[in-house]
Amino acid sequence: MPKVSAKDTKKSAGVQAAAKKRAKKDPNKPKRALSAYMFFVQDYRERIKAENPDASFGDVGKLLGIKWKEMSAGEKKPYEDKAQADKARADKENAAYKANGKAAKKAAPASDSDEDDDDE
DNA sequence: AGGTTGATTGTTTAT
DNA sequence: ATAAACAATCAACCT
Repeated sequence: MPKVSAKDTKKSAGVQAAAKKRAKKDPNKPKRALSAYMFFVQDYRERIKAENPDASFGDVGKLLGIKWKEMSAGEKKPYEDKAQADKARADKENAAYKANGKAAKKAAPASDSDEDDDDE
């Protein structure tokens, strides 16, 4: 388990909270895979709204997290499964990313490939 | 090689 | 369209 630096390399480690909307460094990342939470929300968002029709953005968000924590491993299982499924899908994108976007910046061999790309 | 850190994912509603 | 909280994750980068 990646424990927080015993010394103090940096402070807050692991808890970025709402640390998004950040500038990406890599040219074109295949957008990693979604987390089990993402799938959980996609299915629960409507339920949360159903039980909290007047819940605001922050309220619903918090409720989602609380519910998620209350979820049993069995309940999260299907969500984790989807997360893994997306992971597999992301893996494919990742392969393409490394194949044509990482270092190689040459035109991909478009002739006898089974893959089909129309743009570019 | 191991650990840390940042970037990313999707949703909500309101401005 | 974006803002932040919610939890996960993981790939890259540094020591």
